[in-house]
Amino acid sequence: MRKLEGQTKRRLEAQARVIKALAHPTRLFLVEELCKEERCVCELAEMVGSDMSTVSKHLALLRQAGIVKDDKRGKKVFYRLRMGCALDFTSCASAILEETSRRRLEAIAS
Amino acid sequence: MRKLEGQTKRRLEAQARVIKALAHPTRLFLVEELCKEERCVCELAEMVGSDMSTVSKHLALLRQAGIVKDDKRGKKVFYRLRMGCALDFTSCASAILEETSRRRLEAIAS
DNA sequence: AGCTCATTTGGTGCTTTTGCCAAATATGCC
DNA sequence: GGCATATTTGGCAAAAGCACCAAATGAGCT
Repeated sequence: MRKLEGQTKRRLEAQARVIKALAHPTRLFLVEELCKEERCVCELAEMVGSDMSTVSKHLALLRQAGIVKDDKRGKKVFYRLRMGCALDFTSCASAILEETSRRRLEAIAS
Repeated sequence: MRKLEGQTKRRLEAQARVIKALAHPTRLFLVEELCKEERCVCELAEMVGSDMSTVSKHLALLRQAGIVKDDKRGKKVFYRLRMGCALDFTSCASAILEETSRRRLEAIAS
């Protein structure tokens, strides 16, 4: 019987850290936007509608998780997606949500 | 310029709830195990090595997110994965982790 | 009913996360 | 240098997450 310990535990902790980095609506929004094109922090802050320091911290978190990279040019810092597969998370989450709502409708109908 | 509000915001909040449900090493372990075969709570609690109440709460969280389903039979409650695609999360997380460690090695080498 | 096993629920303390503010840092321009 | 803009960092309070314990619920058995 497999147990949650040793190497398995360490691997899952590392994976959970990456997944946790995406487990926030603002950070999902940032990932979706940065997938299209690079953006500087002040642009992103305006889109998100939060304090720039807040958005900066979200971006730092995504960077530490290896999901985005930053590029300082002049006064500005531009962020972009490092790995496109980060969007797979959202598509899988969508699939689960759709399946859930489908089941809800069936439950009501029956 | 797209903003984080209205329908977009609600969609991302829903997605983040699903992703957050997977953002914990214990819950990733449960998903991996339940992908192979159904298990009852006491088996899973032994594998995880935590209090059964703790594991039960993790499972309830996964159920609320639509990731697992439960099936009461006799005294026991068996859980199983509802959607196999939940494993896509872990493979994507792995890809990001591998890419990150690859970059670290390159940085050391240069 | 009384007993036992399996599970869930409620409560508590502790840690982490989050968002804002203010202060610090960095860059370009005059 | 002095100033304005862009970003990060540190601090703080509110909120959420987590793990354990104890109590409650439920199902089968005698």
